[in-house]
Amino acid sequence: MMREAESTFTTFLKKKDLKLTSQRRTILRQAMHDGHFSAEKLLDFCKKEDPTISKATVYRTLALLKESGVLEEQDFGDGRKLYERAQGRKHHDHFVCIKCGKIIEFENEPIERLQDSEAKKHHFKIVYHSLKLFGFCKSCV
Amino acid sequence: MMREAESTFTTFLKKKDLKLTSQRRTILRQAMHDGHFSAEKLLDFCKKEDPTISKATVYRTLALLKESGVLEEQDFGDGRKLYERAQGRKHHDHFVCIKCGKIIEFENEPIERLQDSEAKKHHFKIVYHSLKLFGFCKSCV
DNA sequence: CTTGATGCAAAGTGTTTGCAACTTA
DNA sequence: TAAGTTGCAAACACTTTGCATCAAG
Repeated sequence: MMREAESTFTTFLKKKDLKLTSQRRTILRQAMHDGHFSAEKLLDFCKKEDPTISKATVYRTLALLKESGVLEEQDFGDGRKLYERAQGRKHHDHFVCIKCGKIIEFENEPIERLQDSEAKKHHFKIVYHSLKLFGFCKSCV
Repeated sequence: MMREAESTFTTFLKKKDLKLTSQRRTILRQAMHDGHFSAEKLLDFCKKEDPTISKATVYRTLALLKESGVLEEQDFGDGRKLYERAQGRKHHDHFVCIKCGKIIEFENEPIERLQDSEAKKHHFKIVYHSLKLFGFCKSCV
């Protein structure tokens, strides 16, 4: 999946006449971590590989990774944004534990279908959606 | 519905040994506007009624209105939070037009039921949820 | 060698907080 | 009159931007 993301990103950059720098390579590599991470966390990851990398570059590259479809941005309502790998993964939604903060992913086709038919009723064309179920996870109930 | 919100809020304050000030009265009154508004917008509304009211007080009161259940907070992902009346309204979710910014509300019982059964599968206890469908509205397609 | 990228620090956002003066119950 | 509330400005957390310098193509 590193390969896949790499080629997606490279193609994206080429198409927009942007350059593949060593910093962008580092950030892409570190963005392949599993799970959900913040911009700050990603900066930390990257600094281990290249201590001179800057916050500004991480933010700027994050925008490109998002635009190219390599990463997906998630907003869990606590103010900051989290990112997760999007490449070659099925769409999913999230449970968010309001006690321990754990994030659990799930897929539910029937829900998606109902969303589509609801959209049809309103003559609305869905581009993307976000469904978050907040509450207590198994270990926090 | 002003009456209903007023009594909910008054009761809430009393229970917590908090005081009903003229500023809180103003903010409650202005928070009854229809639709979705930001903290800043609410401050503007309030300033028309009482020009000396401060940003800090609006933010502090907004937290109380949320806690008391008079208002509901919505996060539409553009960084800031919007508020809407919650008193005596049925739960609903939102379409958000990514072109014109229009917000359309909808109710869909079957979706809620599927969420509950999904939660059961994961031994998760849902407290609240947020479903936002982003895309193009009828006039922006 | 041209155009875009980087690091830095400064500037923005939207929201929160410390504090002395002031109101409510 | 005790306890909570206010306005103000400063502090915050996160993100973005201007600019001179640097590197990719």
